[in-house]
Amino acid sequence: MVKYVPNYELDRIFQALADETRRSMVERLVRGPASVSDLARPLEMSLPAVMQHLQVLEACGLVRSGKSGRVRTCHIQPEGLRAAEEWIAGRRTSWERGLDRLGDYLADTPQAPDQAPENRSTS
Amino acid sequence: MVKYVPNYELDRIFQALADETRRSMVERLVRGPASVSDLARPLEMSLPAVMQHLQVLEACGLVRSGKSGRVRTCHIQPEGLRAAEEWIAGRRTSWERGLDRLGDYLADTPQAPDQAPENRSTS
DNA sequence: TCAATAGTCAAGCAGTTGCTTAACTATTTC
DNA sequence: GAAATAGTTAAGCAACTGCTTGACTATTGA
Repeated sequence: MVKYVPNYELDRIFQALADETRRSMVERLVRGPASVSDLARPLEMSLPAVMQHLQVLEACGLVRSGKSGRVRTCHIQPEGLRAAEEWIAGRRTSWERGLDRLGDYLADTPQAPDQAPENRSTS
Repeated sequence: MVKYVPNYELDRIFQALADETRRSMVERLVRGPASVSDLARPLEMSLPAVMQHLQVLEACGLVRSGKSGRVRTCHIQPEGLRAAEEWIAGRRTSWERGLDRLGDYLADTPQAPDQAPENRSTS
């Protein structure tokens, strides 16, 4: 059947994006490079904490940084974002194809014998 | 009422997607509804563990389920996927706009005093 | 009615995460 | 060369995760 190649990279990317602080750092870096202090300024936490978030972002390839003098400059690395986006888009299109097939099936069938489970409040 | 999706919702969605087991459950459900046992069959873990993953997926709205008789049937709920996809796409386009601006700047400027900082080799 | 099936609940445990503080190194700037 | 700036390292800690096992309920089929 389907061979699951565990994608640790996706694990790390989604994990990195699962934190509001790190997402805000990505939002900042998407507008242009920034130093660690730049990234830390709007955040209400210690500099080491910011460094640790930065390390998470670097470990999954979302961000790169380099040091010049005493300043470390960080910039975004969009490939990781694209990988995550593509995984989601792939699932969504897969789901939409399923809807198409269901539509075809319903169009070709007098009645739908398929029964939805317990009632759920469609909000 | 207000159709406001707070950011901690994104936290939970990305957190849910940060696990290979849960992503494989999403991949399965994207092809059509499945029972808890269906979801558990290809996974090498106990049924309670699968239930806990399912609860994570339901808590962030990626999956819905309902019970009919003794069978709980799960199906995907694509809005959450779309929210995550849109967050990423928004950042990516923001980054691309930045590239455009950089391109304009470079086109309007005699020489580019760009200084690429040293790259740190993360081991 | 009895046993198999499908799922659920609760406790517990090892490993991870997100933060802190304290102490430290390296680079400017005065 | 002393002080300010920018970042780094390490240790520690509470909360959270992902999993387990054991005991349990509810439904179905013979």
